[in-house]
Amino acid sequence: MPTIKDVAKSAGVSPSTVSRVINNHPRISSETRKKVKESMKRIGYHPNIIARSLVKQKTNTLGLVMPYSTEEAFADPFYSEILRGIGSVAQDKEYSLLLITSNGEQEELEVTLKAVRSKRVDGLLILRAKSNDALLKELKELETPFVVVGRPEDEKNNFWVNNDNIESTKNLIEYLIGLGHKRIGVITGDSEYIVYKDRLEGYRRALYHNGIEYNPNYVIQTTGHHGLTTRYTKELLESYPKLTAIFAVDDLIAYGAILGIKELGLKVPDDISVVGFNNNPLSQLITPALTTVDINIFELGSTATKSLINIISEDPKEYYHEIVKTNIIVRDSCGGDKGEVDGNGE
Amino acid sequence: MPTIKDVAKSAGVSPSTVSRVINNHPRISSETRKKVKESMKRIGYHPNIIARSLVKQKTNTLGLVMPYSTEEAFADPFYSEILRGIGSVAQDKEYSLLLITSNGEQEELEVTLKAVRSKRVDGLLILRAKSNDALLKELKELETPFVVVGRPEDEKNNFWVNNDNIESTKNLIEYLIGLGHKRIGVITGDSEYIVYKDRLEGYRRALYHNGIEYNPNYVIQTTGHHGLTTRYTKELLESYPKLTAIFAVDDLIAYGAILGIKELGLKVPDDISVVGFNNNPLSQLITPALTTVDINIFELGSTATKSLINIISEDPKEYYHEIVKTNIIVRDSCGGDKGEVDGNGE
DNA sequence: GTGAAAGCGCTAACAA
DNA sequence: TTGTTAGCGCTTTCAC
Repeated sequence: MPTIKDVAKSAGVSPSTVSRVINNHPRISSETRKKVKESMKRIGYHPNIIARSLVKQKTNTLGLVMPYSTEEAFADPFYSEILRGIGSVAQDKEYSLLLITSNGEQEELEVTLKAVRSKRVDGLLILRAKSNDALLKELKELETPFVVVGRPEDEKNNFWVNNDNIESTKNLIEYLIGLGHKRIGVITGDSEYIVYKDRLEGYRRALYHNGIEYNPNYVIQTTGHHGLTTRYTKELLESYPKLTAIFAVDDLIAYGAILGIKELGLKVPDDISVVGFNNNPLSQLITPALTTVDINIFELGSTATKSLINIISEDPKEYYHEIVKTNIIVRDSCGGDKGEVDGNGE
Repeated sequence: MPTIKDVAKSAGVSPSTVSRVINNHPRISSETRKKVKESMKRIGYHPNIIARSLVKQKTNTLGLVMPYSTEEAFADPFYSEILRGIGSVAQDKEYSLLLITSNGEQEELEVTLKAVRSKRVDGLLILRAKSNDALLKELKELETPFVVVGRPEDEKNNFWVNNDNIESTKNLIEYLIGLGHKRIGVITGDSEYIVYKDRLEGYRRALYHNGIEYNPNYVIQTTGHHGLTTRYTKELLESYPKLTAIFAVDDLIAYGAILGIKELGLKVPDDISVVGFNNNPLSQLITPALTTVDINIFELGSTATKSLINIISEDPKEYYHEIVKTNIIVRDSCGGDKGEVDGNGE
């Protein structure tokens, strides 16, 4: 493989001149530029990025910290989609993407810190926000630029990009309340993840603002394992048969819930209304099509990436965050409360 | 950030000795080794991978060529899952993963070749097999190690890992035939992708081996856009109401097909049986739960990665490929042929 | 077993 | 506008 020296020789100039041509240095005669470019083409030269990274002390690479996860969590197309968003701007800004995967909290920490310390990446995108996150603390000590997709606990002292999960959920639940629902069950996920905390908070606020008392027994925490979701939903509905609606904090959880409802011999939306969250592309294909919230995953990814690149290059003095808007997608999984109050079938 | 020189100074040895310690060189006294390791820890030294890559002419990085894709194709958890498989062995063998994304054939080619020429990666994992693939040709010229996940056209002259799609599909269709089905519609995907070609071939072979004539009108090609899948399925069934089963080449396509069947007022599996492929985790959650083929995506990824690393380090003289086994997962979406022949409800 | 020196391929002062 | 030189942080002969 030819190096910059070979080009220099072949073009009859010095290596530094070749370097200047590569880097579009302004003070170079168009004649030399042309000559050099021809030589590069002729001998098939391509700059060695590794060498450049070494001298520039910059890799032009972004690390993507993927959540370590069970099989099922990974089945979530969320990650494919956010990768698209990230990839599109990284491509555009000439950044490469280093995928950082792991099989648990400890490994994630080790592997991520290693990538930073060994200077493999210029910055990191953390694709989740957790409570009590040791990774963020370590990263701050290393003074690595990073942005969190999600709302970190210490929201004032981090860069992050997120939806307004509290407000979005509040709106979603108020849609349900507007339909006449008052006893709304919740199937939520691991409360270690702040996204689920926030969605639960949005649920509570919606109830509060509408004078409905919050009943913690209506809230079930599941583990992301679909089979369990189905079972828990059935148990919930058996214990509280007066529930007229279920709010699942994620569409995938909603799928399991719907299955549970069906297994009880109940119908969605006639007997029970169901809403999900995230607008999984499959949600329009299931029966009934699921009412959910579109969180604009692609934009979450692209915005976070733009931010990170900005932070790397500008080193802003103040932390900031960005909110990506959401939209309720009303489909067929909700009906009015046709419970005991009016009981009129259609 | 401390360098190898700082460690050397602090430990009172030469940089080369430190390097030897880092690389577990055998001929080093355990005393010096200990001394050096202590110094490294004390001053917080971590080797700079970029510098090492430059001198070793090896990055220990694998490039992952993701299919450029529309939103919907990306919604496929296939990619999340294969990333898990790849990540797990890469992690284990101390390789990093560079994600290569693009928005079209041309960009994919450019971006991938750039990663190779600029020496960013030691090898590539190509996550799809297409007909007439310009990328593979270029890659061979560059003599980059790569392995294809899928069956490349020129199967004798490439490294690849795949399921036996022909045989697996044949088995699946024979399961349907065993249930009494003779007129089986097919909803397939872009025939540019060899996986779909192979599955169609498996379908044909199953018919042939069972003395059933192949009717090309029963085969519909769709584009991956779910809405269209639904529509095409309806059109197919309206044109050929005698079809008693539908074979969708991918579970995602099956979901669209089932929706179309429902919209026609028909029932799965009572009126029409449906089978899919890939065992998408959601397939157990839909109603009816979908009969499909588990292709062991994780293993596809891990096997391909092991192969690639082997090729990089061993430079084998002969091309080879590996087949990952599949399993039919029988669920609730198929019934016996209850069409005009016997017509007995249950 | 350890050190000195050269060099991986590139960029960036500093000169000219 | 261009060339010379030094050096990014590491590994690797070659001596000793």
